[in-house]
Amino acid sequence: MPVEIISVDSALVYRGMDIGTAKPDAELLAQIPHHLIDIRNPDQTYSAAEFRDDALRLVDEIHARGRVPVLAGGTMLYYRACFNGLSPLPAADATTRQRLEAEAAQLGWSHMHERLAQVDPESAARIHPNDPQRISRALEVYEVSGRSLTAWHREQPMEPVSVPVLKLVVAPQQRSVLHERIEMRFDQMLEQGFIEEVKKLREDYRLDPQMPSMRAVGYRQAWCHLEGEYDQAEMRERAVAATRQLAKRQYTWLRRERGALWYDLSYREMTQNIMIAVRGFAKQHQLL
RNA sequence: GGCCAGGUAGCUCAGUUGGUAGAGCAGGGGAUUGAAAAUCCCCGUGUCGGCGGUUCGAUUCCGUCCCUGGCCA
Repeated sequence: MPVEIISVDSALVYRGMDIGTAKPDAELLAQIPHHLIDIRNPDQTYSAAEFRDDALRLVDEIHARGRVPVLAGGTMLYYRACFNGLSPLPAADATTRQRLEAEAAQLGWSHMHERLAQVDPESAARIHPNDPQRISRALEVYEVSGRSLTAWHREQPMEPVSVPVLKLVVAPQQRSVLHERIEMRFDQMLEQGFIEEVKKLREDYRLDPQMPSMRAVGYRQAWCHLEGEYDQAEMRERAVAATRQLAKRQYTWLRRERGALWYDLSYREMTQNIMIAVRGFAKQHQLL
């Protein structure tokens, strides 16, 4: 079929993170064009907004080649950014984030939450005092732009993808089946040399456990294991549990009727991936 | 076989000077606007190992049996 795949996956973007992300192997990557894989080093960052821009551009490019874009992956915020658009907001600012982090270490996040309530009471009411990541982001937006996050949200959102889309979820309907597969898959990763992969990443890059890449499921637990926090058996248990929890959160995104985002979702019991295809193409090939 | 320490939620354990019990983890549900595989919120009835005894009342005290670990033989 004349398709090109756009990866919707916040972990596949990283070079060198192959085993632990279950990245498609070289053979498959050569067989079908894939996009947004291996586009960052593990000491770099990527974001939902960058994804939206990249994905919309790629959809146009692939159409221009007379082919059909297939978005596949499980980073649900990226789909939302793509299909619902995003408010225009100032980009992440590493310097400001570091400063806010340092201040919070001194004063505590509840103090930071109170500070947010001064400049943006609506966001403070919405964001839980225990949620440092969102408190930090809201303060960051205010400090770098002089406008509150709430004010920015009132702006017209950046437009979403305009083509019609066929949405498919292919996942085990039975949770116990999913849990078995998750456990089996992590053991396979260990056999394939996952720990060696993480060791090599630590040698090749100046990484720290706060980086998004090293907070990914499995990598975070392997990191702690290599730091001597716990043995391999415990790492395995924790990594498998973290994967189950991730899968549960992905189901939560899908179950809620978030506006029109997933209104025409249909389930298939085939693979573990989530797949989005353009409607016209699906009809043409009798997929539905 | 004897002595000691245990047996409480799926797991690891706390606790009840006698009034039928609660943490962490796991699990479930939810939120989600440039870190999202992230970050956060909510959810705890279980023959307190079995049987008997004392007691108004036993998971708690006593007896006995079973199981696990350690030491001794």
